Amino acid sequence: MTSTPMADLWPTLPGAGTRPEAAHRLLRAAAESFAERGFHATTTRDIATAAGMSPAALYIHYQSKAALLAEISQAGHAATLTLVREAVAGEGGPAERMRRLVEQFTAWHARARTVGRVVNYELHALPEDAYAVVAALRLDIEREVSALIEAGAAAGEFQVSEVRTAARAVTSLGIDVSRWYTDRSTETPEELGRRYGELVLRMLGARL
Amino acid sequence: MTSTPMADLWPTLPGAGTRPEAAHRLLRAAAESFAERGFHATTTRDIATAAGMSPAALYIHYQSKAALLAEISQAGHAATLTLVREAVAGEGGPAERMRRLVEQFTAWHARARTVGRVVNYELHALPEDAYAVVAALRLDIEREVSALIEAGAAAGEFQVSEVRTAARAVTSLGIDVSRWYTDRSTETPEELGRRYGELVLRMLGARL
DNA sequence: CACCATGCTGAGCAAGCGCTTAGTCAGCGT
DNA sequence: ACGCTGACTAAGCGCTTGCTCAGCATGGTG
Repeated sequence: MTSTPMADLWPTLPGAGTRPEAAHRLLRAAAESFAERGFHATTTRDIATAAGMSPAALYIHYQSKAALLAEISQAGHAATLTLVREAVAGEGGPAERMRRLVEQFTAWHARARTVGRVVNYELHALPEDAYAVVAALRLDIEREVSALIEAGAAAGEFQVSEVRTAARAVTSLGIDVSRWYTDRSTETPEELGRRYGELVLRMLGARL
Repeated sequence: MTSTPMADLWPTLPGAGTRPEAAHRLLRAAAESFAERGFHATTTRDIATAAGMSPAALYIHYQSKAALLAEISQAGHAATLTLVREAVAGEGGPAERMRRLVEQFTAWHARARTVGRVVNYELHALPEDAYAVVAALRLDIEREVSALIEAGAAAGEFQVSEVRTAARAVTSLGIDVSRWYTDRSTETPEELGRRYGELVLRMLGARL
């Protein structure tokens, strides 16, 4: 095999190819382990061994274990926000955009479930300054989704009584995919995205 | 104040009143801490101190830190399954039952978000035997939801193309509430439940 | 009164943690 | 040949962890 199945779990993140290969190996090993066992249950020895180095080598590339988490979380959030913005800024009316947003958002959380878990379920382990950055990105994501629902409601394409609640439901569905989706899931990320897109449009009262 | 706000976070679990008061205090302290920081970031000293005892006292009531987690997780899952079964076995057609199920399921995950987080996000920290018990309960919950959707589809009340995917979406929405709901949320658990009930019925293609 | 079970504490142990240090070594410009 | 650099390791430091244990106060029972 030319590439392990694990390689697919790590999404194309901004600047992924620009850093030294050893640092990138550490990032991937850390993401795998954080996703599977959680940040606090992962030891620096786990990460270093999985990356094929001694524990001390980790500190040449990263200041601390928490710095690895911060890097993964910030890159993952940035990638998600970009994905959302591209869907919202695309062609078509609100319903068409929303369908594309949910398809992409859902498929990303299935495909990159490893990073997705770290992004969504290890927030509490982030150092305060990294958390501030990430919280801002999360707010931006929520705002993009809310704005799109509002636009759809204004255009008469959606019927929603509470925009914030509807937005929560939409993002919730996608985020939770990274919790339950596994290798053994029979649906491909793209299939799941299409089905969730359908469900969300109905949920928002769009005429199909 | 006669009762702290924390008291409301701990739901009425089976056998809650039957155990010694000190053990119950430990359970609550553990649930709070596991929910906020995660199992591995919580120390036995944290739990004991929050329960007003020395670390050694913990081991009079529980065999280990993991035994506390197992107890919380099993009780939480059992309570959820009971809630689901009661909604499914209630009066009315599939749509009416589904509405009740989502209302209760959602409200529980908002009200008991502390236990809900432990139940849904600390599964990986469970000892193997406790995990087996809990996994069986989770399967039962999923089956109840799937069966109800199937009944609704057969009765012509729902239009769903993939029952499993629809069931996933329904439970996902409820589970994820325990991740994002906080004290500062403006909606009450009951309000949220009603709104989510509405959204889910539309998602399932029910004529309203 | 003695007796002992119960619920608890203070002190502390072995193991494992994040991280540091001193030193090795291949590669490279001069 | 030389000194320098950047990536790496073996060893281990200081500290925290989950958990244990000897002993103490309390209160019901003979």
